Amino acid sequence: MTSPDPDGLLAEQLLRLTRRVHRIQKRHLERRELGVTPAQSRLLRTLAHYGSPPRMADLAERLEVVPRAVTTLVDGLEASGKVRRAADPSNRRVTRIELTDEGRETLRELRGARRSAAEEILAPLTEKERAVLGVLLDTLVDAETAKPC
Amino acid sequence: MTSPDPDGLLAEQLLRLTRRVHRIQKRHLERRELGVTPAQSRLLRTLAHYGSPPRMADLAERLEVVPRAVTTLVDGLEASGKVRRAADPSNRRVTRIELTDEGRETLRELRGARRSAAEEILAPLTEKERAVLGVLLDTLVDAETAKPC
DNA sequence: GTTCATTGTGAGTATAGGTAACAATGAGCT
DNA sequence: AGCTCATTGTTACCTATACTCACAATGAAC
Repeated sequence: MTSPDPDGLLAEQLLRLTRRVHRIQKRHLERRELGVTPAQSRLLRTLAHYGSPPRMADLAERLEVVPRAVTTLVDGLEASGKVRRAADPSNRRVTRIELTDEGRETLRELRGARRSAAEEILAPLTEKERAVLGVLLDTLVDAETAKPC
Repeated sequence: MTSPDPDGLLAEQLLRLTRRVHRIQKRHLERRELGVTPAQSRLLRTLAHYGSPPRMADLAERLEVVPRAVTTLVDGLEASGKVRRAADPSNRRVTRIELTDEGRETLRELRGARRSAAEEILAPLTEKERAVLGVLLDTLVDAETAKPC
């Protein structure tokens, strides 16, 4: 009883907020003229987390999209020289995705854009509130990642 | 210092979570075969909040999209008989959007879909945590709505 | 009545994602 | 060896959402 979310209101807020996140992120990316879309930016960041170049399938899993979506993203990034497709000698089916020097440079600049975008979005929250929000979002993201369903 | 979000991580989580919200919402909508996309669902819900039929421009503002986007949504909803475009006698430029009986019925069924989608998304959180999350999201959404920038 | 603002929409574009079919490859089994 | 089956990425489409720009119709102001 007295549920705080009787009608999916929370989900609504989440969606609404994210539309804004998208817009703001896009604007900050455009302002810096990095030639990178938000999704490409996400892929680049993900790429940086790997020790050795991941496969397309690895990226798809990490990004939680179908492999086909990764192909498009990598196409764009490769066209602008930010990543490189490399053949895997041990398994000729897989292609490994490597960051180029330019990609690494873009990544550095991206950090600033992400930082200012995040700052704009989270401005109304105090440090403490941000921490709480971070924990809550973590819980949601992790739990659903773990869930096999 | 010791900022909890030094690199826009929070924004990243937000985006990631919302991708999931989108997917889940879409799945729940499809499961019920209501013939309504998520964005259309949002418009229907928004429509229900008005006392008298709003103008396209009103909806655009409320939904935080450009008027042109509303046209497409209303086109779809009108085609499936859920809303109706009505002329405004006092100003022939404006078209008012009314819910049809079928739209109202869909809205009722939608409530169930939203509820179950929200439940699935928020499952890992306790009641209390959901309340906290609700407050935080409220703060973010409201603050940015108020901001003229 | 000429000019200007409002309102909705046609036309076109971009982004992000999805499915289905497929070719190339590897792995397992007989 | 060969035959079957799973993996991997991609080609070819399709959808949803939202954007800009241009425009026609209308109303408002001077």
